[in-house]
Amino acid sequence: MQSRQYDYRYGCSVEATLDVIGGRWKGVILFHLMEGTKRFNELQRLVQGCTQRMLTLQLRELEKDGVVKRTVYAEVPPKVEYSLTEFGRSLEPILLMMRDWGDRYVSQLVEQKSKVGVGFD
Amino acid sequence: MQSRQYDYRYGCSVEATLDVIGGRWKGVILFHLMEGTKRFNELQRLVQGCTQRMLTLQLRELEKDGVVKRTVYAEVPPKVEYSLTEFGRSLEPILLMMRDWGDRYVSQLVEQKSKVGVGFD
DNA sequence: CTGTATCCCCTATGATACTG
DNA sequence: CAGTATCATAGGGGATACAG
Repeated sequence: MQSRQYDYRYGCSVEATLDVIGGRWKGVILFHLMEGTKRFNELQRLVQGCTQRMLTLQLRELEKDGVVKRTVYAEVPPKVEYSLTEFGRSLEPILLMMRDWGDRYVSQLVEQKSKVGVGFD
Repeated sequence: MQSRQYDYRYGCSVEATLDVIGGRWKGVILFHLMEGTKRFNELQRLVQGCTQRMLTLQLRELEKDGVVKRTVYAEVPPKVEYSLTEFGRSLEPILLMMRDWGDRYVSQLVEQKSKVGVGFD
C-alpha cells in the first residue's frame, strides 16, 4: 500500500490512514517504535520475517509520510536511529486499539478451530 | 492484503488487524457499513473508485474474516444486504479514530503544499 | 440486481549478493 | 552497521464481458 500522490482526493479519510499504516510491515514497525527510538538492526530483530530491503523501504515511506524520523550519526560504523515524529505519536491510540482487537481476533480463530462448524453472527 | 492462514503465528497482533482491515477498499467499506445495512449497489455508489469485482472480492474476505454478514433474499431481482457482524462492530472505535487521523493527515498534506520546504519533525 | 469469468498488468514483496 | 543493487515472482487489482 504505497501512499498515493499528495493531491489525491481520498473518498474517505479512513483510506488516507490506511495508506500510511497499511503496508505489509508498517503497523508492526510503528508499534515497536512506540516503545522508543530504535536502531535499524534492532528493528530488524523485532520485525520478524521482514527482510532488510523491505525494512528499508517501509521506513522510507513512513518517513516520507511524516510519521517516522530518521537520524543519522556521523560515525563509523554507521549508526541510524528511527523514532516516531510527534505526528507519528498521534497514531499510538490507534495502534494500541489495533493490537487489542488483533488479540481478540486471533483468539477467535483459535476458538473457531476447536469448535468446527460454529460460524460468526 | 489477503488474510493469511488461520494457523499463521502473527509476530504482533497489529499485523492480524491489518490483515483484516488493510485491504485496498476494506476500510472504506467497513466505514460505510457502520452507518447501517447496505445493499450491494449502495456500497458500489459509496465506495468511489472500487470496481464491481473488487467490491465482491473484498466483501467476501470481510465475510470470511467474520466482520461482515451477507444476507441473501430469495427475490427476483436479487437482493443482497451487507452489515457488520457484532464482532465487526467492535472495529467501530478503530475506524472512527482512523477517520479522524486521516482528516488530520490530509490537512497536513494541504498545509505542506502551501509552505514548501517545511518538513516534519 | 448481484454477481462470475477472463485476460492482463503492474507493483509490492521476496531472495540474494554486494558496499561505504 | 546500514543500507543498495538486481533479479524474480505472486497476486492484488483493473477492464471488460457475460450470466442467473
